[in-house]
Amino acid sequence: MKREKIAAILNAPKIGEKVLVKGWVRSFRANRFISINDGSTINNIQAVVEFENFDESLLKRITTASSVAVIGELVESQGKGQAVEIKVESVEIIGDANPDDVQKTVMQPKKHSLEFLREQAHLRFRTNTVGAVFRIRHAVSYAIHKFFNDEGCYYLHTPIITASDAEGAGETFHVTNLDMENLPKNEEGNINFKEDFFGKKVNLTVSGQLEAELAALALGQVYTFGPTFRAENSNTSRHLAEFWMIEPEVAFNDLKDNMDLTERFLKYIGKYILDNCKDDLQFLNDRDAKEQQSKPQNQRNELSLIERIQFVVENDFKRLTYTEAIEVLRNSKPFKKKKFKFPVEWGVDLHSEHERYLVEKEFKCPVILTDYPAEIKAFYMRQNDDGKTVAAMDVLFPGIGEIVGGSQREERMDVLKKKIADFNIEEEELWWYLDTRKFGTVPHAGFGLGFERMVMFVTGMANIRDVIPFPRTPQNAEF
RNA sequence: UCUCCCUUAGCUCAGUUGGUUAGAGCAUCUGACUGUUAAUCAGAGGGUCCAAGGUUCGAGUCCUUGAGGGAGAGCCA
Repeated sequence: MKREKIAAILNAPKIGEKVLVKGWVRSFRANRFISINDGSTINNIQAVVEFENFDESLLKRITTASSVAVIGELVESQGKGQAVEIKVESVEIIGDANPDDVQKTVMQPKKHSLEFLREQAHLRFRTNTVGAVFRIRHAVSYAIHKFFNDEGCYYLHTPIITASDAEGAGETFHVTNLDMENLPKNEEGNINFKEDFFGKKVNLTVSGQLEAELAALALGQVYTFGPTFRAENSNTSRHLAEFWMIEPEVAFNDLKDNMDLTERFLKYIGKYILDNCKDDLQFLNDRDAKEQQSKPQNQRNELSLIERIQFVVENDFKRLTYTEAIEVLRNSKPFKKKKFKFPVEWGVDLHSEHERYLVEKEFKCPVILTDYPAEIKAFYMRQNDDGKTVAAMDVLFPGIGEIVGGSQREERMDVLKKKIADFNIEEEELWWYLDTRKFGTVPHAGFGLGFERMVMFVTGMANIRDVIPFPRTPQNAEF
């Protein structure tokens, strides 16, 4: 007999048919009702056993977390909590679960803190919340590939091991197979990387952007979607040492095209999740609502999770330049009352408190800030005609902060070479990058999206560690 | 890396001014019941009070240091 997924049965119940279901027991109530989940949906199916007709020793083994195979007729439920249920003809225990051991895990049938769940990352997939999060994480991932495929972008695999850290995006993890106990030294007494596997010092990638640019200047439009590694000692709910990043790069696009692409992209993901993850989203929505209730009134979100996603899908993002943002901030109440801890004047980078004010208080919608001072942005961003600013953009989301960072790239060889010199980068290291400006250079633009931050937004999770299966953070690489 | 907060039963937490044998809810176990919805009722078991040191007649409670976790900041996606 062929196993049927619970999602399929619940979506289109065929009353009267005999079905085989395999899954894990969530609860066994009144010695009669087995709640079974197989991961295909957040919903359980209820299997009803006439305990009078079954061996007591078999029923004893139907415990929370055990795995079972159940065969029976699909019937309309007599109870109220569900439309259909399985009238059990046979039960097979596939794998036992000792209740005394289960009691110590996140699978015991009760409410747990997310911190406790995190300590059992290997088992937390069995919970409703984490299960919903990872089904949605998959859907976001799929939506991204679908969006770019429909846009005509090619999925490009940029290297994970690279010698390039010229972007200065962050501290890198070194990759070596040298004997750490006995490092080879050169004549100056430094480590001799010529003896290392690649014959040079290499690290895990902090960004695939520079490589993506090379491909975009031939294939027209590409995107990367891969792991990214930063060895920064960041201890926040928004940072990981290993995270996933999406970096589209499009030839002939200017900054405005780039903003349009970003906005279309983010709205597409939101809409896809609203349309395709209803049950999981509803569960997380209700969970979020309860969470909001326990917070003090002034920290509560005015909108529910679903409303927040709808808002992003339906409303235009607010676009303004860095210079305009400085003006808005200098005219704001907190600035006049000296509530900001960091100074607000043209030329300084904006801090969290400023970004949050703009997004959460002033405009109350996603904000795209553009045209930042050249000094506070990376070397590859295109210099504007004013000579002071570059064609950069940051997309700020309520509650998440910076979710996208991007720019139009500097395509003019002379300007780019000068910037590289100004930033004290060795020109020889980037010869391959500069070559693209030598042979038919064109304007182009792209951006980077923090995948986990997007998943946080559509699931309502407040800590980034709860939206990646096995989080890597300072002092933590368990599992 | 900095600031603040937390660490007591399997989990979530209470524990008064430093004072007898450290409590509750849920979970687990045993029994009863059986169309339940995180079933219900009765009972039972379950503690290195994060670690080390100190103050004190006496420390879960006060002090010091350390470890782990959380929130915020910096950095960023």
